[in-house]
Amino acid sequence: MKRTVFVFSALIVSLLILFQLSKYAYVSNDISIEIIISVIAIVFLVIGLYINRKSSKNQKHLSIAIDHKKVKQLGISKREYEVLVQISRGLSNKEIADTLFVSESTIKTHVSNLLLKLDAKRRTQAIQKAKDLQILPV
Amino acid sequence: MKRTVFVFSALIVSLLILFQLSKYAYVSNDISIEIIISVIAIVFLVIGLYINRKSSKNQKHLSIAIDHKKVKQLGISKREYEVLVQISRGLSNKEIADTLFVSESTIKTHVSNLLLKLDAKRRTQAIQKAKDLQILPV
DNA sequence: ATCGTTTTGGCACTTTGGTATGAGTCCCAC
DNA sequence: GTGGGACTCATACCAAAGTGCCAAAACGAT
Repeated sequence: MKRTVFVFSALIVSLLILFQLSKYAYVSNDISIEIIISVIAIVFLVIGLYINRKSSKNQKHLSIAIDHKKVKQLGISKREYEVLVQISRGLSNKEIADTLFVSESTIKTHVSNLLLKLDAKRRTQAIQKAKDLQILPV
Repeated sequence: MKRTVFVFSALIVSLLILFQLSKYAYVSNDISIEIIISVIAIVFLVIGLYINRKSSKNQKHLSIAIDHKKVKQLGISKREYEVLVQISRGLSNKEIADTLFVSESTIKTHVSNLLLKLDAKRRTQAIQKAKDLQILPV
C-alpha cells in the first residue's frame, strides 16, 4: 500500500517535471521535441514495468505464504505441524523421530492424528492436501 | 516469443504515430502540447503494464514448467513418469494400478525403478526430489 | 490447584510399500 | 530376425506405515 502511494507520487512528480521540460523545449523551438517525447515514453515505460514488477512480487509472496489460521482451524497442534513438515521433506517415521528427538511411536501417533485431521489415507495424500490448503509451502 | 514481437511492433508503430502527432501539434502551435505529452505518458504506461503482465504470466508458467529433458536424462520412461505423477497426487499403488489399468505388481516395479532413478528411499522423498528437479509441478 | 490439551510412548496388529528375481510380450532399430 | 528397451506380471520376503487402545507426564489457562 505504501509503495503504491510512493509510485503514484513519483508519477505525479515526473509528470510535472516533464511539463516544465516540454515548455522549455517549446521555447527553444523544434530542435528537441522528438527527444523530449522519447524521454517521456521511456520514463513511463519504466514506470509501468516497475509497477508490474511490484505486483508480480506480491503474487509470488502470496503463493508461498502459509495459512496459519487454517492450521488452527484443522486442530493441528504445533508438534503435529512440525511432523507434517518433516513428512513433506520425504523423511521416514524413524528419521523424523531422530530429528525431533522422540521415539518412533510418538511420530506414528502424530502422523495418525495428522491423517485424521487432514482427511487423508496416506502420508503422500496428506502432503498433497496440506499444499492445497496452503499450510505447506507449495 | 511471438507476443514479444507483437509488443515491440505495437511499440514502434505507436512511436511513429506519436511523432506525427507531435509535428502536427507543433504546426498548430502550443494549444495541445501538454495533451500530447499526457497521451504519450499514458500510452507508454499502459504498454509497460502490458509487458509486465506478460512477464509475470511467463514467470508463473516457468515455475510450473516441467523439465522434460531432465526426465530423459534420468532415464525415466513414459510409463514411469505417469506413475510418478500419480504418486505425487497421493495415490496408493493399488489406486495407481486401477487408474492406469494394470496390476499392482506392475506399479510396484515402476515405483522401484523410479526410486532408483531418483535416488530416493521412499515415495515421499521421490516426490520431493522430483519437484526439486522440476520434473513435477511445484 | 485443577481441568483440558498436548506430547510422549508402548504394544499388538494389519496394511501398504519396497526389493529381488524371473519371465513373457511387444516394438523398434540395425 | 535378433538384440535391446519398455511394459507387463507373479511370487516371496522384509521393511515401513498406519490403527487401536491405553496411559503417564507436561503444560497452560482459569
